Amino acid sequence: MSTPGRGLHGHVLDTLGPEITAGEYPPGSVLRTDELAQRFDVSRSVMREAVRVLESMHLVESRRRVGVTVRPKSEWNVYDPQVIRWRLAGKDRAPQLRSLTVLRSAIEPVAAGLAARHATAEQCAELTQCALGMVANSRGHKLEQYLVHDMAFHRVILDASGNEMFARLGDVVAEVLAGRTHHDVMFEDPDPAAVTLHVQVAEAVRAGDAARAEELTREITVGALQELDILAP
Amino acid sequence: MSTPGRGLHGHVLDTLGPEITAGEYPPGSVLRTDELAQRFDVSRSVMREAVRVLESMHLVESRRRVGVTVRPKSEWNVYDPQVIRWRLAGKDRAPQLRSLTVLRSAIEPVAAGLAARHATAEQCAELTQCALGMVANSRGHKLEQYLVHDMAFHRVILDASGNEMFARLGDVVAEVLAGRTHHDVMFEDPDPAAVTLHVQVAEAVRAGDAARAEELTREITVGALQELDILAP
DNA sequence: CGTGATGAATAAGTCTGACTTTTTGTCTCC
DNA sequence: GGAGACAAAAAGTCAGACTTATTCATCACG
Repeated sequence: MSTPGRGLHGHVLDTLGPEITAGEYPPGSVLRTDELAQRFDVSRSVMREAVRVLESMHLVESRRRVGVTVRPKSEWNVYDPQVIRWRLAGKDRAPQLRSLTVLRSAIEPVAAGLAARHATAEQCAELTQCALGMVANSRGHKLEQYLVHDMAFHRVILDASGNEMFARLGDVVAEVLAGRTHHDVMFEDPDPAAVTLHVQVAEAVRAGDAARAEELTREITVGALQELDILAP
Repeated sequence: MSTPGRGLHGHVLDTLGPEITAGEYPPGSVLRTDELAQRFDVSRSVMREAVRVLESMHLVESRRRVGVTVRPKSEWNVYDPQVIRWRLAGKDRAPQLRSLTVLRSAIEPVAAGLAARHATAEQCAELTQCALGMVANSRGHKLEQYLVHDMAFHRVILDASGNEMFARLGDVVAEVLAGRTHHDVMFEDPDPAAVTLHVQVAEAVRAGDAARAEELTREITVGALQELDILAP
């Protein structure tokens, strides 16, 4: 996605990263730099750079005389967008989607409340635009177009919150929404109630009604959680 | 902190990382690998590994014929524990502490609610232990001991939530609490009301009362926010 | 027997230098 | 003034030699 062909070490990461995050090597497994270099047909220097990146994600640990050992999942930098993408593409896609949706349910209502206080006029306009776009594409199997506006809507909310930690979750939320549309859930048109809620959130933010924006957004995320529960109770 | 002496490239990161996150190089600044290698007196290979790590944190971008360009703050991986540590040690320590506290106020109440549902008997016991430890050290300038139990308390809550995304914020919250004790705020003994709240949260979790655990934790985080507001309104 | 020191094997870490590739800026030439 | 060719610059890649820390096994000593 982001920058596919950023060098040989990137290509190595594109296959080794998903393998590790998919759990193909149990925690404590030992990889050797030389072997990996051979396997991917790259020089040791390139392989070392790739290992350094995996190490900075806390996926592996490199120790002298031992090798490159895979760390337990509990130590991974699970907020790293790259790690999130790898995991969403792999086997624990479902549990990952669940935990991210729970994260959303905690973050987004608070973010919406802050947005109601801090959003600029421009952001309010953009928000309304997005909500209208969702309404316009809520019927007639226009899921792709709907998704575009849905992702934009939540990104604006997170940005407008004025909190950088929230803002940086825009990509994650977008990924979750995209995953929902393209996979498990959402076979038909989106829930009309959810669409209405988005419009109301946009209104509340414009009106500066923090409590209402927060509560409405909470309803949206509760709905998202219920969708998952229906699928896998 | 974590692993200080993990090689030459680590030493380079220890000084270059903080420099970048402190904003010493404005976005778009260009660094050259060779110059950096000279400056830190390391070989190009070591320098390249360090750059790869910075690149994986989205602090810089390396492009041929151009050099290593510093990315704008809005693109940094601000959830990377290393980045958080660098920023907390640097100039935007105060705003960073604010945004992290807001993050806490969103996450922790939800985490406490989940903990009330999912916590094991062992975790409940540990939680009570921590709360008692806080009570025991809440008077008489035992701030350090108080802090230890406070950090442990919140870590248990996040772990017991059963959500890996929440669990991985344990280190961050610990860092925020430590920062609060060792710097700006907290000159005297902790607020007795806050101590009581912690005890009550432990009780609510043990009783499986999710709504109460959530609400009580919300009061705790609101208190933390107010502390910051008093200091810098 | 256990225990601690010695030493050899191993794999990561480091350095150097040569070469390749991509990109950019410039300089023509029309 | 624009299009295309050319040259320079910096990252990217590779191969090989060397260094260093760590582990494990062996052996001597209590």
